[in-house]
Amino acid sequence: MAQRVYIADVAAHNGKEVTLKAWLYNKRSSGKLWFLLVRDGTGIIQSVVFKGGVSEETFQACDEMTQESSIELTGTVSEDKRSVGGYELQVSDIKVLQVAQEYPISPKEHGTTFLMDHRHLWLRSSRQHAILRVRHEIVRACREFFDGGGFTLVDAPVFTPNACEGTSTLFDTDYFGSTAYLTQSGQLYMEAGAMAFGKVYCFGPTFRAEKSKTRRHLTEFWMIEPEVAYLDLAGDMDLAEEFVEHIVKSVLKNRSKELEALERDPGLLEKVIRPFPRISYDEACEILRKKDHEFKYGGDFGGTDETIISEAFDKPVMVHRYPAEIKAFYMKNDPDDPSKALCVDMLAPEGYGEIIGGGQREDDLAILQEKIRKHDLPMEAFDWYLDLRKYGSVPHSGFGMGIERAVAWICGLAHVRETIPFPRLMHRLRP
RNA sequence: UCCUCGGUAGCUCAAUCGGCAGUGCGGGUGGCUGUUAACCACUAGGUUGUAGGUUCAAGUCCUACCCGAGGAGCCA
Repeated sequence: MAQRVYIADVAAHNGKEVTLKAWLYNKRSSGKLWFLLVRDGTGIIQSVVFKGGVSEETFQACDEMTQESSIELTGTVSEDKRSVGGYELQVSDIKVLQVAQEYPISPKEHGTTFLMDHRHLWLRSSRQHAILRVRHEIVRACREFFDGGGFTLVDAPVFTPNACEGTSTLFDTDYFGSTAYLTQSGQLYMEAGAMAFGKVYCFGPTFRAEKSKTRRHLTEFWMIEPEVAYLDLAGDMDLAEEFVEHIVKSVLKNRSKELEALERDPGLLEKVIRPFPRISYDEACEILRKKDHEFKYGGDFGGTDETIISEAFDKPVMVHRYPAEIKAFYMKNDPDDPSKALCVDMLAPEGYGEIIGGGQREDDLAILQEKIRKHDLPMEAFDWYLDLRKYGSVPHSGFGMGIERAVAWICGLAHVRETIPFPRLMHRLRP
């Protein structure tokens, strides 16, 4: 009985007889022989079937096999330069588990809508494999960074009782007769975690009901959010740049084949080395002004503004100290200029926009209460949050990074929808 | 919510001034002993998003609606 191996490992079995459990990716015939391209999730290999080298039934079966038919192939691994992977399988026997029905995704071109409708099948394509393996590496590297840095994983709830930044962007659900919202950030809970453990992070899905239709938006996306006690804004920026550098280095080291498959120039990613430029909001506005770009001072940056600012640098840029007015209530004001907030956004290069948002939190009880009032938020909803400022309040900071935007940037993709296995968009809830 | 563009065979797209509904891929049949999204020959496949209107004649022009894509705002 031949040993069952995965396609990724065939090189170690050169000259030996093995069995592959796979699916048919594509096939070509040339009279008395068949070339079967098969995949098993770990790779693709060309298998050669000669008439006379197999039984009459097996040779006939090659003719009847359709794309994505499930098959077990037994044969000898041989090194061959004519084959794309450098190795091929000289087939001696094939067991067909199922002849697949006519498969909708052909090796030729398709439109995005069609492919998204068949996302459950599209995942079998090599390009999607490359993207999702980079995503996996990014997630692994994120966890590695925090786990190795003394952080404790303190995951935040998905159901939340109240809106902390207005209800228009929240999904609501019936929760035994009252309303629960799907979380749009775990941050407030991370602040509680930081006061308990010092350094914490959470990683999970978050939800935004914004009616956004752009290449950078999903209604459900994954965010990793660290929060650290006794950390100021400068320390927060140190942490963010060390974190992003680690992720990019990990992908370059462990997923170079995938980047190559995606035709992503690694040279651009190799420039992502600390320190990253740090500019204030005012300095960012100056960049926009020098480029003769129309922008109203005091407002938040739009997608185009972010692109222009990030194009001034060849690595991620951190923009800090935005006007306090346009930032959330929990941001601490800059003691040197109370009109500014101690916050930071990290903008990815090449126009990929904001991948990180964070900053130092307001730690004074009275000021925080005043801000909640100013933002017209219900004080009673924040009773537990205000407790954190009553019992040993300390300066603390944190940030959140959207995984999908980071994947889109590192892979060089035009849209975030391919960075998550089953994207949720304003007009897409299926499959 | 607003702006722009689009909807024709399973898929990808054509169809000139309003004048016979077409190609490539995929499917089917046949051929080929080294193919690389193989190739060659033949073949089947259509309520042109929906409803109405103009016209001798509508995929094409007009009106309304539905669906989708890109962008704005907002955000990670």
